This record gives sequence, C-alpha cells and structure tokens, in this order.
Amino acid sequence: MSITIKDIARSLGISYSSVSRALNNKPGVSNETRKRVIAEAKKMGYKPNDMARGLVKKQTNTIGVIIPDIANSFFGEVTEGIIETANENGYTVFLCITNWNMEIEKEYLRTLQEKRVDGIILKSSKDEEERKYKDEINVPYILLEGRPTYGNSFVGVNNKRGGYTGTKYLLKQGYRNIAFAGGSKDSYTNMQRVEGYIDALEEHDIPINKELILYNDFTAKGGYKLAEKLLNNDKKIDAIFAGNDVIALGVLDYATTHGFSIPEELGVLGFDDIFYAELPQIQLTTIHQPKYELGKYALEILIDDIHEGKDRTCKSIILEPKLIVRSTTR
Amino acid sequence: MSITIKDIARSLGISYSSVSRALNNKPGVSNETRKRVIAEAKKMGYKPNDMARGLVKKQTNTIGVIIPDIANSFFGEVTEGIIETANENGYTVFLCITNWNMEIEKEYLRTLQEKRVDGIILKSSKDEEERKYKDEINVPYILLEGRPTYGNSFVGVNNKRGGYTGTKYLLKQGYRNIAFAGGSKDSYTNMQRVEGYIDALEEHDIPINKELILYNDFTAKGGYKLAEKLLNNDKKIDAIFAGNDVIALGVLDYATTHGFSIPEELGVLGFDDIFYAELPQIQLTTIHQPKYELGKYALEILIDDIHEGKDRTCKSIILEPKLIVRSTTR
DNA sequence: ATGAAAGCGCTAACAG
DNA sequence: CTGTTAGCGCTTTCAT
Repeated sequence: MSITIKDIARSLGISYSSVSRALNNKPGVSNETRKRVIAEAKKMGYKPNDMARGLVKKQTNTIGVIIPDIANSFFGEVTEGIIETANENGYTVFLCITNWNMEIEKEYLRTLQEKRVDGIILKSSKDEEERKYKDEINVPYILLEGRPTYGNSFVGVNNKRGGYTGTKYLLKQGYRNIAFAGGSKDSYTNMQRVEGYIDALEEHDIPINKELILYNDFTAKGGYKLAEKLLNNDKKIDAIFAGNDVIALGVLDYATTHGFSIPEELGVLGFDDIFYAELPQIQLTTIHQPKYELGKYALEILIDDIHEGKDRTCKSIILEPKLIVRSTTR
Repeated sequence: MSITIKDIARSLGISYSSVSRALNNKPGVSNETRKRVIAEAKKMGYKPNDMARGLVKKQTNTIGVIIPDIANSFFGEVTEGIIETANENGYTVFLCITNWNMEIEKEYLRTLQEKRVDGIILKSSKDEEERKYKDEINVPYILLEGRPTYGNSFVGVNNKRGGYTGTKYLLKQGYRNIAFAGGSKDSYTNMQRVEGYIDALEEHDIPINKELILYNDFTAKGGYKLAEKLLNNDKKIDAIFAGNDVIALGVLDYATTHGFSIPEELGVLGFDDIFYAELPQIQLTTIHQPKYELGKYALEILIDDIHEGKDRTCKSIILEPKLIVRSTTR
C-alpha cells in the first residue's frame, strides 16, 4: 500500500539500513548514495511511518492537552499558546475537551497514555482530584491553572492576589456591598480568588456575608442566574466580582436588561481579560491573565520535564495577574 | 520500562498470543484464562501500546484537523463539534492551527500523514490551493468551509445565499448605500458572500460600486481599518455588511467610537453568529451558521469516507445559513 | 483452547 | 561505507 524504506532500497539496489541512515542524516553513508536515496524517496512519494519510528525510539513527539472547554476564549487563547509553542519545538498536540466531565477526563488520560504521548498538560475539571492521578499517569505531566501538587510542575497565576487586588480596587472606588459570583466550587482557582476577595474585605473591617458569595459554573448563563439571585431583592449590592469574564458577561446581561445603571448603581469586575472584554460595547473592568504566556510556559516546562526524564525536578511558574480598569466600574 | 503483554504472559505462564486474544475480546481463549489475564493486566497496570497496535492494524483511530485560527470562536465552535463527535466515535484528534499561513498548513499535512492519521479535516487558509493537494494527500480528507473540489467530500454552508439574504434584508430595511467589509480575498467563502451581496444589489438595480467592496482579513482589527476607510469621508455609506462577525465587531468599534448612531445612521450586519453576537451589549444582526453541526457533519462524513476506503464516494453537505435580526440594523 | 512464529516499518548495534 | 540482524509491542495466521 504505502511505500516504505524497503521499497526504495529495492528500487536502488541497496540495503534498507543505508536508506534509513541517508534519510535521517546519520553518518555512515556516502554523500553519493545519500543524494540518490533522497531523490528516490521524493520521487516515490515516500512518507516515513511515525508509528514504526516511535515504536523503536520510544518517543512520539506528541503531547496531550486536556482542557474543559475550548469555546471559552480563555482556554482558546491558552491553547493557542500551547499549540504554537509545541509546533515550534517539533511536537504535535492531541487536544482533548472534557466539557467539565471527570469521566471523560479520566478516559482521555488513559487514551493519551496508550498513544504514548511524550507528556501531558492538564487542566482538571475538578482540581482536588488531581492528586489522585499520581499513580495513574506514567508520563511527565504538568498542571495548568489548578492546585499546585507536590511533585508536579505547575503553571498558573496568583489567583488569590488577583481576588485581593480586584476587591481592593472596588473598595477604593467606593463600592461597599460587594458580592462574588463564582464559578464551580470544585475549582481551586475560583476558591483562591474568593479568598483574596475575603482578605481584602477583612482588611477593611467589612464583615463577610456568606449570602453574597455564590457559585454556579463558568458560563454566561451561570453569571446571569447568580446576578438574578443577587440583585432581585433588597440586598443593596453595589458591586459584583465575577469568577471570570464569561460569568461577568452574564452578570452584565442581567443587570442591563433589568435597568441597573453601570457603573454607578452597580460595578462589575471580571477575571481573565478575554478578547471580548475590551470591545467598546463591553469595556469590562477585569483582572488580566497572561493567557498565551500561560500556555507557552506550560509547554516549555513540560518539554524540560520530558528531557530531564525519570529524575526530573519539579518546576513551578506563578504569574502575577493585573488589574485592567475599563468602564464597568466607576 | 513500561509493561507489555509479554510481561503479563510470563507472569501467568501462558503464551502472549493468548494474552492478546483475551485482552481484545477475541475468541480462542477460555473464559477462565480470559479472566485471569484481565485481572493480571489490571494489577500490573498494563497500558496497551497504540503504536504497536497501529503498526500492524494499519489504523490509528486518530484524525487530523487543520484550521487557521482557534481564538476565533467560529472555529472554536466548529472544532468543538468535530472533537466531541470524534470522541463519541472512538477517534482522537490532532488539532493543528495554521495562523492563516500556507507554509505551516503544508507542513501539517505532511506531519499528519507521517503520523498515519486515518483521515483529515481541512479548512485551508487559501481555498484556491486546495486543489493542488490531490496528489499530496493519501488519506481520506474532507474540505471544510472552502471551495468544494471535485473528488473530495465537503461540508459547508451556502455562503452566496447568506450574502444574498443579508443584503436583501438591509435593502428591505431601507438602507441604500451598502458597503461590504470583507476578509481575505483568497477566501472562497468570503467571495461567495460578496457574490450574493452583488446579486441582491443588482436585483434592485443598484449599480455596484467597487470602492464599497473592500478586503482585509478576518479580524476585528481588519474590520476597524475597513470601517475607517469606508466611513471617514463623504461616501455616505448607511450600512456595512461584514465578512464575518469578528470583522463586524471591529466595524462597530470604529463606528461607536466615532459617533455614528447605530442602527439609524449606520446598519451593521455580520456573518457566523458567534456566541458574542447575542450579548445584550452587542446584539449584532447576523447570518447564522450552524457551527457545531458543521463540525459534527464533517467528522461523520469523514468517518464514512474512511470506512468506505479506496473507492469511497464523494459526499457533500451544504447547510443553509439563516438571518438573525438583532439591534445593529433598523 | 493454546502456542509458535511471522511480520507491521523502522532504528541501531554489529559485522564486514 | 555498507549490509545483516535483532528487536520495538502488538495482531494474526498456522499448527498443535
């Protein structure tokens, strides 16, 4: 069917190991034969078989990336950083989308290892579960944006700091009754943001009201529902810190369609700084995360881990988030 | 290093072909041994090697997807449809992002074939080039959203119809001096939309003004630049039909920040209906494409092609786009 | 039902 | 410099 080095060896009347050497730029072939081999290979339309090669070399130049949701442009941008950096380094990536489903996540972990990927970048749907993977994962893997685990490399931002910075800013702008519209409770990053939020309030001697800290999921719909719960009563909430930008979009949706004037009557703060946050129609004040860089660093560290092999050191990169002031806060 | 069927055969004192049969649910093993094998495999933490398997079975249960840009949520949603459907069918996908770069695209085509993917879904960065791939691609592949090519399966929407429908609507709403802010000239889909636009104008005996049909690329920045060119003069343009939603966002950006009242003074129409188009702050009137379905059908047809093998028939699915009226048109 | 053996396409060690 | 050979881990005949 498809043509192999044996075919081109036969066609040239030489041994196929010579063909292999020639094609791989290995020493041990005369320039003469090397040229002939390369020419013949091209002529015959030869395409090396990576599986056969991988089988003997025990490496595939392939990595697996597991993320919960690609339509969310936060992950879209992170993924872009990963894939582009991977390609620059000669790796191809298997992209796996879990839809925040742990069963699917585990299934992927299995599949990727059966495909013998050289490494895995994982954003777990349930950060707490990550620790249990230790024994199940036998290739280098790196945790992305979750809970740093002992013994594994990690890349993420300082979420607590982000929560703190954002809340401090809202306070400084005169907001006093600030709610938190979170994503999943299972999300470690989400809870870190909440902790930062609490820290800032306490620093200002504002009592923490549990009823103002709500969770749903990381979608616009979730944000809409939370906004409804928070605003459709007499709680007099004057600002909502959203667990991420997509949630914030949902909050804005509810608020604008229900007559809240923004930013005077209600301040809205997001987290991530996705592309759409800066559209003139949105102008969302938010905590910026360096998304592309997150992906880039994740991949670079993973490659280091792969090269270091069995006794790799555990690396950790924590980037600092940054407040971006736009128009949804006064 | 990693454990193999030989290891588990040795540990059980049986031949490794029996192990293979047991693990693959093939006949030819007693239930007794089958159970023992499965238990032992689990106990030893055995993970089958897909490369070895693929080498003999000549199939990888892997497909390659090549798209220009994942950050654009149009492709994000299409990709989601592809990946989810792939997984449901037991396939894993290599995701390749070309950044609209033809060199990278060709490189990917090579790499994917060396990885012996079972099939490829391709959205080329330059639709015209697709035809040249015939000889270079030796696996089933399907064209996504480009120019249907003789001899290949295809999935896309009726772009001409979309351009026509949108323009007719603008006309009906009383807009008369309608410009087209396109993406790349190399994009067949883009040009089809332009053709539909022209058809509609001609039907109303409105002369075509080439100066009102401009091209840049499929980004918000591109849209912003085109809007500047179109609006910053005395051309009295009263509506802009954008090549896609992201372009439309750029157009809206320019228009709002330069004091044009929308939709009275200027109507804006997009194409795609990405998630962000329906945000209350945006409310973009646009031509809806069934994105998830596009991906889903693409994958399903590809699988059919793969199963049909050498003498596969060429299938083609053309979906109808649909006008969604929101607030950027009167 | 089980085992032995061939072979998928390739790399790498070993002779010559 | 070149050819022979032994695997990589697995599936699949073919015997037994």
